[in-house]
Amino acid sequence: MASNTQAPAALDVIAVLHALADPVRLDIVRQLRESDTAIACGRFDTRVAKSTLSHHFKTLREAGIIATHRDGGQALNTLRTAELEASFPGLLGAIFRQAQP
Amino acid sequence: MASNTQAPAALDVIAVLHALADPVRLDIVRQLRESDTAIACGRFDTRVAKSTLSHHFKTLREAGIIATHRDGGQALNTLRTAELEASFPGLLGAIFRQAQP
DNA sequence: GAGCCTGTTCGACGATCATGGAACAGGTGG
DNA sequence: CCACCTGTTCCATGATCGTCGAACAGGCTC
Repeated sequence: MASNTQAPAALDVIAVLHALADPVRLDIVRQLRESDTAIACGRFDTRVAKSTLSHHFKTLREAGIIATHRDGGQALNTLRTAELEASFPGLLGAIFRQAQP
Repeated sequence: MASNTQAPAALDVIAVLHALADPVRLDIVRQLRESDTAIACGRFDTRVAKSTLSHHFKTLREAGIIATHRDGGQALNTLRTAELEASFPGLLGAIFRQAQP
């Protein structure tokens, strides 16, 4: 099944902040934000092992930040922008606005 | 000296998010936000020991989220709203907007 | 100066976490 | 069917973290 651990009923502030407070995970979210299409787990630019990546995806999924849709052999990840904006309007914008110098 | 560990030169996203991703610390920030005056360390409504509180203040200070000004016997804490808004405009607003039902 | 109040520092302990390798499970394609 | 490819699960390990009590350090006030 694709149901590793799916999104919670309501977004928890602590869980969301904790999920974003990691360099690898924040980078995953950044890449998802900068992409206009879903990204497969193996297509992310990271320097961590495959199993570590999978663990980070699980954390992001449990926090309700990303959604994973199984599509045949691969798993496509998308940002749950709508839910995120509904609970914490402008959060991702506030976090990534400082990126560009 | 009042210089326990003071604010960093520039705010680090990871440090800020990590500092906010704790129930006790987030509650401290919330109380500071809802107050219009500085609050002494001992005046916060928490259920943790004094030493634990001090440790949380240190974390918030090192992340650049709060500033502590020594005033005689006590230490007055304030939110570094200006610096926070400069680096991550709307971050605190996004986090606390979901508080009220 | 003797207390007292406020906040920090110092271990210490248990829990959580990030990480990686190996084994495993589905799906795809020869 | 037999290789691949993709992603998850299962330990295990080393690091970080939240928590507390006790000791310590300044500043006030009798």
